Amino acid sequence: MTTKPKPRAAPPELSREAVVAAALAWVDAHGLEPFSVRALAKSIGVFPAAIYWYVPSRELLLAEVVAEVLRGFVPEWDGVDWRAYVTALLHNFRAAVRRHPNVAPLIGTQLVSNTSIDFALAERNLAAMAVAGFSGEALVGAHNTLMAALAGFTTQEFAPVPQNAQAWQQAMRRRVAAITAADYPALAANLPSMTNRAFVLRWENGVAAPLDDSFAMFIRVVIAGLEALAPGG
Amino acid sequence: MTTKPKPRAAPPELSREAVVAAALAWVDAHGLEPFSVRALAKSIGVFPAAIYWYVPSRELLLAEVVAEVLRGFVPEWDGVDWRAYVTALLHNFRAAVRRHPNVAPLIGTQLVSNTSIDFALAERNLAAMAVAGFSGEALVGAHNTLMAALAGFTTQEFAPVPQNAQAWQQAMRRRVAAITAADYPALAANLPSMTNRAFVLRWENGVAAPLDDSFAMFIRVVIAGLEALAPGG
DNA sequence: ACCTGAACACCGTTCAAGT
DNA sequence: ACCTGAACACCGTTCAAGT
Repeated sequence: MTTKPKPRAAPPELSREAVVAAALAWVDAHGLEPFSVRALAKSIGVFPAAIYWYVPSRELLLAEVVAEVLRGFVPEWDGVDWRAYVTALLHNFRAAVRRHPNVAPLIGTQLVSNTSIDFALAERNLAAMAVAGFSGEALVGAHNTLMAALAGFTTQEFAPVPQNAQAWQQAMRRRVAAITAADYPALAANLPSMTNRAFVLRWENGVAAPLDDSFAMFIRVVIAGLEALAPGG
Repeated sequence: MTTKPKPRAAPPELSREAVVAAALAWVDAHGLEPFSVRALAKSIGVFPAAIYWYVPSRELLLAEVVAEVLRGFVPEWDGVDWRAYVTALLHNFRAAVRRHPNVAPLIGTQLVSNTSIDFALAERNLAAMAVAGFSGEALVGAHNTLMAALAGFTTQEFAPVPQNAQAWQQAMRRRVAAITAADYPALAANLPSMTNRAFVLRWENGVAAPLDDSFAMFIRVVIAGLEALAPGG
């Protein structure tokens, strides 16, 4: 695994931010699954226990990594155009995950518990949905709908392909190519436009095969649905 | 951890299905994070290496567990009522996860790579969306939209609360209670209906605090949005 | 065919000890 | 205050050996 001669990067000059940044860089470079505190320590040039001076556990370290990836993604709310807000919200989130796709598996989970900027997210969601015409219980539902929309598309689009990419991709290609009209008539009729471009029928994730058009349509569905349900029109 | 006298359950009588079932039972009982092949082996009354006779790796074992949880959730497609299909699809998925909430963190990821019944899911999605009026590229987008809707709400609703439930819940309660109109006007104005009932503002997940009303509204948004975008009306 | 028993190369985390 | 060095109690997985 380690091929470099280990330059022992100058004086460590550690800090909590530096540890989080190094962890994110490590995951970007090598993936989430093989990440370990020990491997991170080695990449920094320090003993494993040194990490624990700045961070209480592996789990909280990764929570900070997620917070770093998502920092600043919530768009400004201008008090007027809720459609522009929703569009920017979903686009910014996707752009953030796209910059660091290896952390995608953590994000669905961590959205629940990240305690940093999240109140600002809820605040702007409510403000925007209130302008859209929602109030009371429906306002809660509109906020939860936005949160579901946030996570639903992007986390699946960038979900990692199985470990043994080689064999799995081959098998998936074959299975898709072997679809027949007898077994799956609708699939067979739409195979060219679906192959490697639809959830369930693809062997690459959003890094190699982004689903830009589907994502744009997804946003339009969410906005049109909210328009239809908003009491004030 | 182990308090029981270890009854050494009769003759093992192992099989692939039995191993998967035992793994699911273990995760249901003790959670996903502390799950290990060794702990599973102990609960079955067998040496760890015995597991590997039936299953190639921990990762594939967990993929089978997910498949077991989701088995049969795709509703029948009657060829007519696409709104009933979408409603049943989302409800069935949520019901399945609700029965085994501890596996929720795996599902967003595994939806991509589970190779079992998934083609049937895509087939019925396409058939239903075709009846809704979509075709060509928009049909792909409609299918991807359904998949995003599937995962978005439920996986967040049942995402596990942090390990140290005690301290985290306390801290979350306090932070929510401390919200002021000066910092978060919209939140402050809607605090009673949002507290512990909205993503980002809750300290219990869907097991203790299900979001039935919001989920119903989410489904209506998705269906209304698809109606609005469908060419044929 | 199916499982044991032992081993290998790892983990996260704690803690006394150094500076 | 910050890091070393060693240790503890685990992991997933492999493999020869038994039956």
